[in-house]
Amino acid sequence: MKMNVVTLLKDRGLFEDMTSPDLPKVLESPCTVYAGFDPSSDSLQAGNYVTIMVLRHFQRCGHKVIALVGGATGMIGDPSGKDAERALLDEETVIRNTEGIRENLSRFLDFDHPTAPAKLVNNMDWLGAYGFITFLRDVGKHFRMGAMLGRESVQRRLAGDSGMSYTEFSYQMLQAYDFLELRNREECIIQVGGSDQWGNITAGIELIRRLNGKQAYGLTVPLICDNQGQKFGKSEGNAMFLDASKTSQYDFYQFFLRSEDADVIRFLKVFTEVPLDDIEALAEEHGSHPERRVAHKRLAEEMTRAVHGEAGLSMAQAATGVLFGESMQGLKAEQLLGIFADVPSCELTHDDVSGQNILDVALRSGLCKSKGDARRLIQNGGLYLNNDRVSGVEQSVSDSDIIDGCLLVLKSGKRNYRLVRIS
RNA sequence: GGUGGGGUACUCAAGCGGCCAACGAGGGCAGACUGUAAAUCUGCUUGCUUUUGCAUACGGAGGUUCGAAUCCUUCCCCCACCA
Repeated sequence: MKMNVVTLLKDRGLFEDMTSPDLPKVLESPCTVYAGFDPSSDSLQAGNYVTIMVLRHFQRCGHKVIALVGGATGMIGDPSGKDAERALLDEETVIRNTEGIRENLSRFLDFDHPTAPAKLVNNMDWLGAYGFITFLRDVGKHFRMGAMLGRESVQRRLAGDSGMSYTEFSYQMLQAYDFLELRNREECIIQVGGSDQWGNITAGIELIRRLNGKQAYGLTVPLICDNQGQKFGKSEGNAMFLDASKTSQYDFYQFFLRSEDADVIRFLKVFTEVPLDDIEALAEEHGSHPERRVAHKRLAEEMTRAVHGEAGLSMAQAATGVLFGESMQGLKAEQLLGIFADVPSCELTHDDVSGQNILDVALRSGLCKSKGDARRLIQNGGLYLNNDRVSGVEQSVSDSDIIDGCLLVLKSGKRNYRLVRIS
């Protein structure tokens, strides 16, 4: 017999709250569940991955899952969890982002499942053409001001000093309506989301009850933070994207490999499908030999495989092996090219490089964003050419630095590599 | 529509005529120490040059002044209260 999905989520630290204690009982028979994804970027990030995992767990437990891309609501912006009004995205951007997210999601959910295939929907399909007057009459009528104003997300914004626009205030109606729509057309009775979605979810449940007299449920997932309380994977513009063109396999792998000790076991539970017993064993080994970093390696491995496939993983591992191992002396350009396949690279002409000052080369390669930036890096001793520390700003690149006449390897710090192909 | 308070670099937040490329904190980057961890310590954090400058920059546009983030005008935006 299958494990109840609620128990499973609890065990993995993926459960925060539910709207009714009856939910586990309801989930004993197959249900339809949905989660929404906001197209505020053209690629999902590691933070969204938690929600994807939850849907996967539901699917594994025999439930039907729907991933909703907020093509329409993305035009408005969800105020939940934000303390300032969000800049509106133009329609074109939202459409492009919606497509990107659609692509991302399709990699993680099973759309060909024999009994319960996943489904992807876009709320633009029903909200896009909904007239304002009609919407107010049909839907708005069922929302009470008191309840809307009482929402935590609204209250916090009103209490703060940035206030809130009517547009964002209306957001909760739209998401509530999504739930209603899915309840009607897909028999979807459960919505899952991050804990910041509680208000939006309950708004939907209430709307369904008022309009259809039917029961619906909500389940929330804790927001995943690192042990510093920072929102996961978003440490200042360093978001880990689930898209190789935005975050290379190598960087992705490295990100998880470098997780803090205090986080790694929890991350394994939350982000991967490694059985809990195995995680327990990893925790033990990590406890006695932290320097071996077995848990870190497993985490990075599982994540990279899930997101970038077996090929992506082996590339990332190969690169890691070389880059953190011995020097690169004696390696041929061809070998290096293979190893560095997914390390960010650029192409420069021979004249751009040969005889040029190292500052200019660092700048042209895109490793540094300005000459001043490059200069600082070198003065701090943080720039490496072919894994040898650059001694000073006067150093220049000579032909003998160019490996096999076609390759340079630049590095900033311990781990930010940049490959320069010479044409 | 009225009154009052605001808009400063990635974020928060000082500055309120020259000493301001702008205190401080956080974040980020780099160095040392380590286990590609944490904690700690150090340096950097607009661009170009070099260490002396130059150009941009304190919501937008004008103005006053030898000189403005700082004063004035006007516009835009945000907040609170009143209508």
